[in-house]
Amino acid sequence: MAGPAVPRRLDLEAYLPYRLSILSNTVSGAIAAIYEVRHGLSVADWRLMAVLGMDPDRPLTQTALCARTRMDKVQVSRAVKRLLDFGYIAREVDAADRRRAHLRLTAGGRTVYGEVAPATLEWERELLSRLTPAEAAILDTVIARLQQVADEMAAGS
Amino acid sequence: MAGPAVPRRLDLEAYLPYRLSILSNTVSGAIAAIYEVRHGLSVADWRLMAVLGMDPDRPLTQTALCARTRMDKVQVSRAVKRLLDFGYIAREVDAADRRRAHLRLTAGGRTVYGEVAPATLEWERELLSRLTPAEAAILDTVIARLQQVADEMAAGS
DNA sequence: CCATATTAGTTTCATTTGAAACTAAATCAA
DNA sequence: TTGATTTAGTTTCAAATGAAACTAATATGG
Repeated sequence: MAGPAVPRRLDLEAYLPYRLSILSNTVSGAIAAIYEVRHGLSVADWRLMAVLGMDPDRPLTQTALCARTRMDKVQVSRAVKRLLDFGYIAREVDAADRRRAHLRLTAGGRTVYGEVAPATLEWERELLSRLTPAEAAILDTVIARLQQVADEMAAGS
Repeated sequence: MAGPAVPRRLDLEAYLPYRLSILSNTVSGAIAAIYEVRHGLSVADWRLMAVLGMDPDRPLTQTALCARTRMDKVQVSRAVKRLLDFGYIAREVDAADRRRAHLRLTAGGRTVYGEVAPATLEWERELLSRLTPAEAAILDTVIARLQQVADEMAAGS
């Protein structure tokens, strides 16, 4: 079987990068509504909480959060400030290296995490459940593969 | 066959909305480099040119451009202003309804379009060519389906 | 007609963003 | 040591953004 036809003309509706962008925005927007409205969290705020909540006993530095979320250090710095103000995270300066600080969810932060994380997972589950099994099965592979190839090409390979 | 396992814990690396966001940003960034560096165009600028270039003999109003690009009217207004300054588009006020203006690529705009559009299509072609035929064949279907489902869910169905 | 509502597009203004400069602490090299 | 470099994170400042107010033109209802 031949793959999808490779277009000669640029038709935005059929153009993969454009479609990915629309899809990503639709999905992110729907999920952001869950935590923005109910808890006043921005996308950046929630990303930090999601990472910190994954393993609540392992505090992370801002640099580690940058790596895990692919956010830059300015975004992370600002989100940390907001989350500290909300009282959702706590900061403890590293004794051995006083430039660093370890961040963890507070009890209040864990409560919010415990409300938001299941709701976002449920949204994802619902989305995937509406694909056919064949579609759902290949989705994971194709996204991983596209990301790998896009990374290579972006790096200039 | 069972679909991919539905996770119980929120692992950002495995979470579909997050992966879509990273992938979309990687792809858009790589392609934006083509027209940003070489022609000084923003993503918004290029989107308008892409739509106007699809059918160069059919001029469009800003409202039509909003619909076609999913950009809002403020973004479009600003991109139009930049493209007029660059001389890449021309504006002709509608004789029957003087609120409207019809926008089309100028000769200069068509030249730029003629350089950028093939480069972006080539990038897409190269990306798709690195998928297996089976992956490429199903990609189109799955993205369309996800978009459809996400739209339904975002609308609250 | 004339008053009101709608539509096309722009401007304003407050907020968000990001790059670059900056501070403070730790490390490295001579 | 100590002077230069690197690293962690913050601040600054200019540009991008977006919601809401606005202008100008057309459409509509009585």
